[in-house]
Amino acid sequence: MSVRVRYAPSPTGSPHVGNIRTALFNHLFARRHGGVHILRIEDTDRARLVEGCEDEIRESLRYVGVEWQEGDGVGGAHGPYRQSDRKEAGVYEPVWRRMLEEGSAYWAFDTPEELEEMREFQQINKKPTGYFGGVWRDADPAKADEARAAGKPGVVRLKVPRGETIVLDDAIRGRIEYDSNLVDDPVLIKADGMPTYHFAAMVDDRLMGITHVFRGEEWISSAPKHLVLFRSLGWEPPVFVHVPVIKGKDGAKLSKRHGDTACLDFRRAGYLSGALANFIALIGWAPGGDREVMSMDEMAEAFDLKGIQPSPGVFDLDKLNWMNGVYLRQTPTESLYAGAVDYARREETVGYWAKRVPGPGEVDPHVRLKGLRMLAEADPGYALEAVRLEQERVTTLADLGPACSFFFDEEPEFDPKAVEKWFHEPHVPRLLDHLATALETQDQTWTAEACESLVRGAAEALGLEKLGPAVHPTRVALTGRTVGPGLFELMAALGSDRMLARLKRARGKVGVGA
RNA sequence: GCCCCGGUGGUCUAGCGGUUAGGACGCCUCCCUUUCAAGGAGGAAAUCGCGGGUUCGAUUCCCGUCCGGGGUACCA
Repeated sequence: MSVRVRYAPSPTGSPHVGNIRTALFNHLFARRHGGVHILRIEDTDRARLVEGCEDEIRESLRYVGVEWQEGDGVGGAHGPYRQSDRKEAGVYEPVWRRMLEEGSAYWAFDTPEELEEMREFQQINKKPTGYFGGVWRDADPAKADEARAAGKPGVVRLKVPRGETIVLDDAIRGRIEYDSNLVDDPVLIKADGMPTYHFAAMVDDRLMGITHVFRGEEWISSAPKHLVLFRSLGWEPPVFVHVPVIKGKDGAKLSKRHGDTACLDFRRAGYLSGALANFIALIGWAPGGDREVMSMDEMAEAFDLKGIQPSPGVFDLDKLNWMNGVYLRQTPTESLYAGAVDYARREETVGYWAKRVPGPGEVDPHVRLKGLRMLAEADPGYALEAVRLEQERVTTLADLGPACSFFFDEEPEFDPKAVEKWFHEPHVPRLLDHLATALETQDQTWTAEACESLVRGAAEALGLEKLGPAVHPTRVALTGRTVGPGLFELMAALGSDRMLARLKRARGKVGVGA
């Protein structure tokens, strides 16, 4: 039997990385077994619907490279793939009607107030809370008919058998037993006629031929309800794979207060698709051995349920940063440049940084955006060189902005500390003059090699024992800072005109001749 | 309260009865070097939550316990 899995988000917000990791697992598992991955939208809760977030779901999936061969947006033989549409198409009604007839489900007409009262009573008496029958579970069918005829709002509930042990064979945790006396009768069909998750998801999984259900571990406690439902209908349940949750640094489940958690936030922050996918796959899954940096192909080949962790994992941003750096350095410079330009031009990028509150020691978001904008607008040949030189020094696409800005800003700001440190040396005016004169008088292509001999020659002419005193002030004069790419490469990229202009500007800063 | 799941350095993890408990991130030191990165070499960091068993031998198996998390909805 070939593998069919599904990612079934409910459109109540932009999916966060934990959700998307579940989608990734689905994708990896389907690929590993040559199966089909389906995208199904579970929008049965009309109250929590968030407009437009179905797009964000698809965008998030595309961003991390999760593919689906069937379902929302692509169609397939088991459609429709949105539960509200399925409800309209009448796929659920025959199923629950049949359950009603067979006695595995029943109508209940308790009011919300009555249910609330019941729960309070259970709490006070230290009984398990939940609906274990009330007056309706075993009521005379005529009584239910009567209530319906009277137009009372009612729900359909699953009749969970009592006095049994329900056994779940979880794919990563093994056997889990439940006492059916502690499993309450879940609502299958709400008073508004919409099915609940407990009903719709199971029916759809069955109808769509799903073989393995990947879902968060928060579902473990309702699994017995699902098992009972399948059994009531005479259906073979799928294999349940309850994956661990992803937590924030403080140990609590990942949420807004941990900073960026929506999958798309990471795209906005400049993380590379492959790096994020690789990183989140490794929270809760390990291929065994020491493997870490892996392409999607490699992960798909290695993916195995045995490697999934039963315990929750913490999202470690430091490690993501490291991995992003690895991917970024691996990217061919041409692609990286193209990616950076695309990134810089995205509206979401601007929106993201504009709203950003910088942490301590973090580059001012507006400076970052300015650098990004300059990079995108600069001459491609020149910008490519800038990216080439900064590629191994940055961790995200966003970092490329501030890192490269001195290439494009013809009057880069002087870092006060850099000036303090290097512009007060007595030899500096002569050094800058020497370089400027050479650039003005020698008509040649200033390759990195040529620049190196220029600087070395200057150091020698000034009687400097070491290269540092020549290199550092020159760097400050040219870039305004103390850090950056190798000086000679940087000079070659800048070209003589820029160098000359900057040398002169810096000359003014260090005072009049020596 | 009741039910369920989990527990290897700070973090992600390897391990699947016998290992000096391995790797990665982060941290520290050194090397490289014109700076910063990157890279290379080292280092600190885990009584495998704790207590009992089983066993010649337990991180690995069993029980208890503590701590953390989840569920306890006409939300998913």
